[in-house]
Amino acid sequence: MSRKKRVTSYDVAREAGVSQSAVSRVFRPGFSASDKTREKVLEVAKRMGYKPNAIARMLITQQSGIIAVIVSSRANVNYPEVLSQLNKSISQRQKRVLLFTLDSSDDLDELLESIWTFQVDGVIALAAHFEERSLEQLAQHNIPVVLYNRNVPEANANSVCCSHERGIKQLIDILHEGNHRSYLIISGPEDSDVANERREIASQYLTQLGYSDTPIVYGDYSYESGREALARWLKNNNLPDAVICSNDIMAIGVIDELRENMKLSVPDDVSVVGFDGVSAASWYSYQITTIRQPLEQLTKAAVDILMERIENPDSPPETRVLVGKLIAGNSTKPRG
Amino acid sequence: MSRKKRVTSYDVAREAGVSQSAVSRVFRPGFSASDKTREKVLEVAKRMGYKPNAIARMLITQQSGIIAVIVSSRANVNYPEVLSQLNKSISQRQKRVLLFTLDSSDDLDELLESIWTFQVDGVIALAAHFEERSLEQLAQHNIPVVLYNRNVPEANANSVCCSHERGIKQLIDILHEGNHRSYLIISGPEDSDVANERREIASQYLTQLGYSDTPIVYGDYSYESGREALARWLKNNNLPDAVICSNDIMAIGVIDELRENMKLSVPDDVSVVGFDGVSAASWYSYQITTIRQPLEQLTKAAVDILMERIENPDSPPETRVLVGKLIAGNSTKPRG
DNA sequence: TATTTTTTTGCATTCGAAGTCATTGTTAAT
DNA sequence: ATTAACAATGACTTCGAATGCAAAAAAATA
Repeated sequence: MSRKKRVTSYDVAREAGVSQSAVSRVFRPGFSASDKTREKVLEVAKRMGYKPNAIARMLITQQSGIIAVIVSSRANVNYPEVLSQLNKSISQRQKRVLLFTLDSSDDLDELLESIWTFQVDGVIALAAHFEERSLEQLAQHNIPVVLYNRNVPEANANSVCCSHERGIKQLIDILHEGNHRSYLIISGPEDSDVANERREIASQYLTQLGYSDTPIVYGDYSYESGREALARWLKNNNLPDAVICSNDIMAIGVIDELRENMKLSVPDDVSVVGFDGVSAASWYSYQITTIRQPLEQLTKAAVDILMERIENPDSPPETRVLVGKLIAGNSTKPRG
Repeated sequence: MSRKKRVTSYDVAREAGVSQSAVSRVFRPGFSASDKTREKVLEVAKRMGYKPNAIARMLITQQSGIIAVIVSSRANVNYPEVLSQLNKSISQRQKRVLLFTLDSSDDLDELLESIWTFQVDGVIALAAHFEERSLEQLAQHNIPVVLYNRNVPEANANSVCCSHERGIKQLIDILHEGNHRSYLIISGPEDSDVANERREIASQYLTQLGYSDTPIVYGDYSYESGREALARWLKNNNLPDAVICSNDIMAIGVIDELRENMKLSVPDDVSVVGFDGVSAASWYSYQITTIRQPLEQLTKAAVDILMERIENPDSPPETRVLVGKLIAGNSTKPRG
């Protein structure tokens, strides 16, 4: 009931015997005020429990200090972790993260409108599927965007990503040099850009090495889908020498399916590789050969690029590609 | 350069030949305007690309439509998942999530000030350590709070949590009835309230069953810490019949340590139980006996309670305790 | 048709801090 | 002492939408 009325800069000004402008200046870094008033104002402000109202400040400065982070609901398993890191990194720069989830791609326009109404300083999109049109929409409003793990080379967009090409080729090289002669690709869902990219790279590189028409089955990045995808394939087909999975979690599913239901050994009977380098990949029971995404560097790069565009809106678009680290595990071994 | 100027309600008003108030009312649900003006305004607004400025609206209405979510950096492994769910649930109610991370407990005051500055409608705190004093601070500002998995019975706070007591007693009952006669507790970090609660419950219940002074070793919730904690213990002590871990991830670490370095079998040589019911707990290689937290129901309850307090600030404080589901896995089996 | 009731409407003000501009006070230079 | 240069200050306006109030218009009643 007795909703305590907010203490405003006017209240402090009156109490301290100065003008409202003076109070404002004291709380604005880089604005001048004599030591005497500064001291006085800070003292009174503290006593009265005054804090500048962020909303009012946003309105007048046209700067919210808010970064919108869009996470697609079809998000990769390790995005939650990325999100925490992003938040930490952004908080350290005195900005805040406003979260948005993107369910289906068709309400993206609406989402962007909504983002715009918050006057956010910038946007980081985690693997959401962005049309070029949407990017332009944000560009029109002068809102810088950084795409995370979403390379849109044709568009003039800022982006950071882990080099899927480099990583997958490294994994395949290991298998190829280890005399694996037949392959199966277990891809992530078809509506995931990352999954599509990883699958295409693998498929093409295998063709280049002389294994054309490598079979592909689809999962949804989950453990169960990895198991099912493999089981489905083996029902009517022979065991390949190696299984290339679009992520670690499906690779773990594949390994468990091979061990439990097929009574086969990994890596003795078949090699399995994953991608991402999630922590479970290194657990004793799996020890997957995989590519570890440099998550920290990726998020750092994303935030760095974004902040640069916020401070200097005319910086040209930049794409930063980081190379993941090959983890040579025990889920692969040379054949014959 | 040519920073497109924002379209304001005045612009729309002028173009549509009505007053600014009329435009405002058209965009405010539940306010009256004749069909004629409504139609006209909407048409013009659409044509000009007008959307009400959320910041200005917040300032005048004193309502931000923003929910602050505080995640402690010492967060339990499955909080990222909780966070996604919370965000989804809150978005569905047309509110937004503003993320805050809490590093050390001493800057909580500052964090709360900062939260207050944003005029958030409510706060959800994920397992952050909250003093009663902090809760009062928010209460003074009339900001409702819901604590997630943080039961503060003495304080007049809203909270939701999974019944650790019920869950842990169930797990211990299984072990006790399965003739396990010596125990080891592997607890989460001492600065985690949840870990402390789980440990205390286990310890006291074991005492009650006649196993006083059950040894306790500490980890930090991580896989490695589970392995290390067990290894450290076994260096100078005998193998217990059962190991009770504060979470699944440490239980997985314990199992791997037993298998890899001790060459022991789980559950033949020793039983292991966890807590949380994370997805990895059910993987073939582990199949941990554990308690699955009803995450979805918990987040739903948290959001429900919060929304209720926002709409009706005088609702009395409420604590909702949900019971987790026992998952009888293969990491335990009766002795002798 | 006259009158009452109800619905629409616009004017003016409000939210709270920031910034513009002109003025005053202070210090440095001549 | 006198001017120039500069720092500090307050009065006033701004950001953009919401809303109390009174006037106007429309609808309902007599």
